[in-house]
Amino acid sequence: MPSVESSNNSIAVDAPSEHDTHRANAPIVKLCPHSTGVSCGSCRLNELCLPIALNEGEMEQLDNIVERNRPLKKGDHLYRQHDGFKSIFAVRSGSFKSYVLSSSGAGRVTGFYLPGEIIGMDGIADRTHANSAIALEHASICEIPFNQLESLSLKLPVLQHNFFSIMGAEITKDQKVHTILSSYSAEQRIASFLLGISSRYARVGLSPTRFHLPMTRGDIGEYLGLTVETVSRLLTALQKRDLIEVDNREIALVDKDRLKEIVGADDL
Amino acid sequence: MPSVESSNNSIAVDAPSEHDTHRANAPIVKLCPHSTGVSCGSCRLNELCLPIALNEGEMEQLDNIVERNRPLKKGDHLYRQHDGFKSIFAVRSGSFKSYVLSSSGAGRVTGFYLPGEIIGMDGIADRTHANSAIALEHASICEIPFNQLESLSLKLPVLQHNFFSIMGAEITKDQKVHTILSSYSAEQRIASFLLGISSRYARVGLSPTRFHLPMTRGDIGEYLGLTVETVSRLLTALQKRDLIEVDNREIALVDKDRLKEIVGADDL
DNA sequence: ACTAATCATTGAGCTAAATCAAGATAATGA
DNA sequence: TCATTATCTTGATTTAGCTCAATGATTAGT
Repeated sequence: MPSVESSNNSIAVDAPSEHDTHRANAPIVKLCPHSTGVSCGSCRLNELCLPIALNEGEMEQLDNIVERNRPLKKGDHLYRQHDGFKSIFAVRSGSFKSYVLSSSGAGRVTGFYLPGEIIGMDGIADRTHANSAIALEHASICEIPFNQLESLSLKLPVLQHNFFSIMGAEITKDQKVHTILSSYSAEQRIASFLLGISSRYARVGLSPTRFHLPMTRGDIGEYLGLTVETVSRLLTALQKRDLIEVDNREIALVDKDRLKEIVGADDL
Repeated sequence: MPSVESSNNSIAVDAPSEHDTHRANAPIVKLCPHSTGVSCGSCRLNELCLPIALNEGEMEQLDNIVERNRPLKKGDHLYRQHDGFKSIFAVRSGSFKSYVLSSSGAGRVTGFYLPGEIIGMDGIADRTHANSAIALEHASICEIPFNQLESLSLKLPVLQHNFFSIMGAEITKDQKVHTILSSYSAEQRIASFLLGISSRYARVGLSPTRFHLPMTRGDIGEYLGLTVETVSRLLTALQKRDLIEVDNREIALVDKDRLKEIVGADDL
């Protein structure tokens, strides 16, 4: 397999952990060096995550409520639809998809979550998760018990502000997806999707032009409201036009400008 | 004739209104809440809005930051895309749509907002509104300056909790829309839309079976990713099957159960 | 009240993407 | 390792919803 540089999977791998707060049910897997750290203060994602702009003392208080080291294997569920809501989660490494099971059997993917992103906010409103969330690859997360986050947010204005912003960003993102689904052609959806993944990887310091897709074509199709076949055909077509290179799940964005033209400028 | 608005129209007259458009950053004539007879405490929507479960003293503090009496005429903008974000708004009467202008000219409706609902959260994340919001009919709103809401939320745990819940509900709702747009047929979308409007009216004490649609067929189409023609055809078709009655924008849901069957059970 | 403009309906045909079908490739596990 | 399953690709065909077009109904402005 041609290695598309150090993509997603390699970043952020788990914590070295002197004082491991391993929980009883926490899986095995030994943690690699350098990492996202055992504390928010030493996590390389902290400028993209809940702790933005917290001072040292504040970050320590946040650290105290964060539960780390709950690595998940591919296919493990982080939570399931209808589960009681207790926590939100920050993706530390790996990736997740959220999905709902339609009554007609087929699952529908509602989101993908990459390192530095927050998953689980679908349970805040009615204290029950509206989606299931499943690891697309080996992954680790920080669990943030919501009640404690609320309490701490009362004491730390910056934390409250950050969390409002994170939720606001989720709302804005969902509305953008709404626009994509309600008005873009299949080709525009795919181009937009690739550019979106690209900038989300860029955000955590990974290459915006060469990356690994952790999800299947089927997942992408469900997310974008297309069939697997259409996704596959369009990736092939974009490659033939030299806009991208595709090697199974390794993607290279060869001509980002023309991809942006396809989606029509004002996309993410 | 059942109509969306009604209710709080008793409250005060207009701001000076030399200009038709009340922009978010336009000067506001703030009247003392008690002189208008309207305060959160006396608002019939207060159990559905920000003040849920606030005690008297807390509600008074909220009242002090809420700016009321900004009636808008049909077609007035509440804010425009790219406007600086200052406030969120609670719809008191009337209704709004939010939309974005695509580079390709056509506007895309991203949401409808009915009495008791909060509009403007699309600006929280990056302090700039991602959408425009326009009144679909004569409407009045409560403006809640966001910075003050944040400050007050630090002091009133229940208020903070409520606002987290409201944002969470928006996220959950957007994800449901995602599912609708990515996997429902045109007929399912229309049925689901009608049921959604129905329960939103029911929430504020209006009839869930007979109501007025404040938006055009075109708006509905943009929102649902369908053309005007398809929306029109499907409403006619549902009427022919005796599931609904349509008289221009007056809708009666005749057979809610079969509408639910169409969308496949687990819808709103 | 009258005119213009917007909104809604209906029909006929077209097309983008779905469906159906068949293989090829890659991942997983005994 | 090989066998099994999951994923991906490509082709042929169908179809749901779009586009184009024309007309009627409402609403808004003077």
